[in-house]
Amino acid sequence: MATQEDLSDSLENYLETILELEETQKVARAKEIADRLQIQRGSVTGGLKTLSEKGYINYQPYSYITLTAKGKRLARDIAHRHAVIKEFLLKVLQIDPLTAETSACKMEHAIDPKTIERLVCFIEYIFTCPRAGEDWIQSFLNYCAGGNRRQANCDRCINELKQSVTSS
Amino acid sequence: MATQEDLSDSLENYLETILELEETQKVARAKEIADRLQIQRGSVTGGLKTLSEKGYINYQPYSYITLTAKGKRLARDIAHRHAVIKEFLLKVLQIDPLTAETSACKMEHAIDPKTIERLVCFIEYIFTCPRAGEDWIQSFLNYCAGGNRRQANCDRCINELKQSVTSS
DNA sequence: TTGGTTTGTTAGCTATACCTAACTTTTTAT
DNA sequence: ATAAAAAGTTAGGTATAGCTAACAAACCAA
Repeated sequence: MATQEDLSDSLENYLETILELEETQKVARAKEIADRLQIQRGSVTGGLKTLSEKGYINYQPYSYITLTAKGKRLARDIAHRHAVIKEFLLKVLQIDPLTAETSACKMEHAIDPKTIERLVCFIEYIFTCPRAGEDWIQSFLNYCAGGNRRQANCDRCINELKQSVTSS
Repeated sequence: MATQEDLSDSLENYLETILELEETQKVARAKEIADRLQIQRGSVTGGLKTLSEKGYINYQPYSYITLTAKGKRLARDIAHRHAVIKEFLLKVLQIDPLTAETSACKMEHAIDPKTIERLVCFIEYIFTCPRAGEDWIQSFLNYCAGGNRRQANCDRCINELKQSVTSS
């Protein structure tokens, strides 16, 4: 019957992993979940029982695991949060892929749904608005490195921008 | 002697709260920590012992609590993470203050130091670079609401921008 | 100074989430 | 068909982080 509460970070990770496995392997096996989450086989069983009781997975002892409709919905939401955060870290903040992945894994459980959708929109905005875009992000990296904080370059930058916009 | 590991989310919250109390009340009292973290008085004692053992606070039963140098350093780091995330949520993504505060509280434990400093820089960049700035963020909100996704406005926007930059 | 209120601690309980080791079931290979 | 390997489960243990209720210390006020 599922307590109406949300899942713990740990159970969210199980669910996310099960989705990944379903998508690549058709079904999820406990061993694979354990391997991916870097925990022991024995630790997984309890989690699967809980997820099953709460109606997120179809689970029979000694059998394989599949997501219920409810489980798939939530798992996709978690995966979405993960993907959005990672994309922001990678494409906007230009964080290295390993750190981005690790951070996304942790932050996905802490972020609010409204914030995720705002972030989706923000990323889209950056790469759509001519005032921002790839080159603007590139300049951000320079700025970070202590590069051009001077007004001097700004006039030229905006002139070039104007040219490129009016000519497109 | 402090195990060289980091603190749990929970202990980080204690530390952060103690810093806040030190700054406003000179010293921290267990009752206040409990109130702020919305837990019971009795739950706090154990946390204080652990923080004391790990060398983050000066703690004597029945006495008030102060941060050690090490504790103050970490507490400030946590508070810094919190502040940066909140600022990003508020000023850039324009999330409402309540959600921003709540999310920052959770995300502060999940984010990488590198990422925090990159975020600091990003916020600064947005409000320094003439191509972004307040009005650009304002347009972002319109964009979110499904407003001007049309190229039509872009020419005018950049013209105005050029004017305002060259005349300053 | 003494007694009540507030604050802090302790003890014992719960739940989560992991561990290891022993055991069972399933699969696979001969 | 059967035995070994692989995968899954169970039982019992640890640590964290809360809870409540009973008790102890500190503080304040008459």
